[in-house]
Amino acid sequence: MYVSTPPEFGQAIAPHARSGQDFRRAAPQTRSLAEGANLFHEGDAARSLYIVNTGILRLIRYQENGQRRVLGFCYPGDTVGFPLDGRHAADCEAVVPAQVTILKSYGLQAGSIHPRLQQKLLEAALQEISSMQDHFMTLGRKSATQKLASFLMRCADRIGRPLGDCTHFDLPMPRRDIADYLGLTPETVSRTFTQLRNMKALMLDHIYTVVLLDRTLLESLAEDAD
Amino acid sequence: MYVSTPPEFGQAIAPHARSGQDFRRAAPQTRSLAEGANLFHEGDAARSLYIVNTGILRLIRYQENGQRRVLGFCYPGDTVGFPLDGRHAADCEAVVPAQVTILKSYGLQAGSIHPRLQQKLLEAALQEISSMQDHFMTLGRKSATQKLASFLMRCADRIGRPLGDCTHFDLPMPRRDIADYLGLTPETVSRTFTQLRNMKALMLDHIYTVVLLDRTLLESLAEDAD
DNA sequence: CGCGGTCTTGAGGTATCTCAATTGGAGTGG
DNA sequence: CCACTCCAATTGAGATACCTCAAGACCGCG
Repeated sequence: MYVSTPPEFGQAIAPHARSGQDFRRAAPQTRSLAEGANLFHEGDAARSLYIVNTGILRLIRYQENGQRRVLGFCYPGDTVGFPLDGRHAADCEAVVPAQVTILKSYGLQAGSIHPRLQQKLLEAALQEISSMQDHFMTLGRKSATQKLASFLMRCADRIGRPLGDCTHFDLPMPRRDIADYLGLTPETVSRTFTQLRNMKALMLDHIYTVVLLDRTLLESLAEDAD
Repeated sequence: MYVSTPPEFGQAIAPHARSGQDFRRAAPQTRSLAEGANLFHEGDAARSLYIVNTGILRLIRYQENGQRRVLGFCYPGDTVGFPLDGRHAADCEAVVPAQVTILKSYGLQAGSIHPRLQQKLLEAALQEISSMQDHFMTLGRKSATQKLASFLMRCADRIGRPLGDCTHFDLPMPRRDIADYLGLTPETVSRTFTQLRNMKALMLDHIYTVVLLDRTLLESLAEDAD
């Protein structure tokens, strides 16, 4: 149960331990990532958590046979890097240039971090669990149309911005990412986009910008069994 | 899900606990559930967390169109009831008669709970996240055989017990539960069981007991792309 | 022994995958 | 500014795995 304290441990928590100040006071460390750059790899020792400031990240895991899974996309405000047994359980890459705030969290396992920070982590973890549960609903027995419609609705709720009567948002990840996220092939994703376009549910601008034209239609597509 | 909070939960934190504040001292409240009984509903205010002592629980969510999803099965040692915004995000039912320990966690959101408990919750939540990520790997683009084989391997690792050279375990949930968990139909689950039986990967005893005969074969089935 | 439910098995339809060709857009160099 | 290249997205055609619907088998139980 006890984890031997690594040498860096003391330094890492020193600011909090000594001053007893709110961890947010500590000068925040940040890191910038170019498109496609890697924040951490699966199996890396997890010494930090990260909060996305700008850009979009993706969490990826590979199967033994090389198949790729996108576990999720991380938008500004999201927390990434939750460890399991002190290690990262997935790769994390920048979909577009991104910047993250680094939260040193040495000793997460040992329970010696600042309670306030711990509280934040717990809340973020609970949020993450809930969000993953939502995703389960999307992944299970659903048609490609339902999956993509659900995904787009969630995007709209999360990052959508008004454009006249409509909502629009960027979807800067390649089709393969969306496919690997929804459990489909890129071809099927593409076909489904075309289908949604044909039924006037949405418009595509430069393929990476989505304009939702008929939210009601999309909603019914996301829910209906056929 | 396969969250491995140890059953000796209270003891685990004992070394750190200093005073009579130790929540373990409070007579642990438990609750017994008959088969099919409900522990909590989606949307209920989440005033407690639960640790499974005996039996098996299932977490369930329904879609707007009535489709059912099994988000996970909870075995002894697992923690259930993680709230989102103070509410439960899924229904929880007993697959077989079960008993749970109730952890009063009022004020989880407010951070007013015992730090050690909070630490434990965080660890349990991290386990949960990791376990859900594993499940994502199973749900995505995989054949029915791969899904069921993966599921059975995870069951074997978690609850399997030796039987001669083999491993066996109970799988007391109806086929529909497994289907709703893996994103398949009960018919396909049944057919896939038959298939695995025919290729001598496993035996079924009373349909609710599984005997793994050829672990290697199952492993390759779980991983291979075809 | 008959009833009700679940599990299994069967036959056919269909949505998605696979493989392959075409289009389209961004970046480069003439 | 235009051609060229390269890679991703789209579209097409055929194969197939899974779903749907339906019938039959297998319990557990009154």
